[in-house]
Amino acid sequence: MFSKACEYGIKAAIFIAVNSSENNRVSPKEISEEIDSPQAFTAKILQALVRNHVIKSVRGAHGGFEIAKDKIATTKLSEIVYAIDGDGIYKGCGLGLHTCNENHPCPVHDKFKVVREELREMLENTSLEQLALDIKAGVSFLKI
Amino acid sequence: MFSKACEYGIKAAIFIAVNSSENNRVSPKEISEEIDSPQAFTAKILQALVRNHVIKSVRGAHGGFEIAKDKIATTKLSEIVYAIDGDGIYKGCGLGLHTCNENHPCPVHDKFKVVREELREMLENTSLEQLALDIKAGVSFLKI
DNA sequence: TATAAATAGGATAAATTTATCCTAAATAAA
DNA sequence: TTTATTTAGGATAAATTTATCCTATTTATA
Repeated sequence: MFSKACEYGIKAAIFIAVNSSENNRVSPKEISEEIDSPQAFTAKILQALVRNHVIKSVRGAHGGFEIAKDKIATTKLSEIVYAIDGDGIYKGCGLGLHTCNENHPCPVHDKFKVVREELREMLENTSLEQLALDIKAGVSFLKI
Repeated sequence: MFSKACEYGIKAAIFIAVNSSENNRVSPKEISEEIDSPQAFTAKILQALVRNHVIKSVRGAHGGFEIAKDKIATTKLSEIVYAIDGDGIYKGCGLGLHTCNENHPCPVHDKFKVVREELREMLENTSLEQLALDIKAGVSFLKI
């Protein structure tokens, strides 16, 4: 469904949110250990999230990655996915047609629309805060 | 969502169904022209569909690919997807966790379940026949 | 039986995604 | 101001997916 990069990005963002809520900056090393991902590759993904203003980075000693506390509640999964995988999940034809719309639909156009709409809604209505709270409460997990 | 191979496979199967309903065998060349896909690569995908008994191939002169007429109505999209992409779309964690279930869920486990269930149902309830009829009626399209 | 027409399938190449490594730039603190 | 620490980012490699090419095998028919 999502690219590996996107999976890492989502998990990283959640881990950063958990830590930022406790005024704690984290490094790519900590992150990759905590979400079980390759460190250098994860660092690249973090760069993308910074460029897209999903998270903030602080360079130099005592630096690291963080999310502004008030941003944790307003940041939706959709923003993270968009920053890494783009809008291909919503936009674009399920069967790869160049042109696929109501007037010129691919064979699964209508049926796909329903599923994708559901996915879009889910991503747009799920905040980093909800996901981070579950991790803090120990009812969901970032690895294994 | 699906791999390129799977997109080609679905479109090829629909085109074969359309032709088989008119007692017409088709070649990889015709198929790839009609669905706008690379011919040799499409041929490989057709092999996979044959191995998985989704379609039938007839070798030699006057050969080609076909689907038994009575199979067109009973074949579901899910069988095609499974033959090419496997069951990764239903099974497997949305965030790539090795173990992800009710007792040890990833952060998006419950939310993802809903979307994937919807996708699964759609694929399992959509027959080749429905899709082929739309193509024949000219209300949906396999390319452009 | 020989020939032409088709699919099967192995080998290989190109493109993309995933992953690693190394150096540059920024920053806090000694 | 120097040093240690930390992210940024370019270059490169490995793995996977997508795509091509060539030959083997099968089959109808002349």
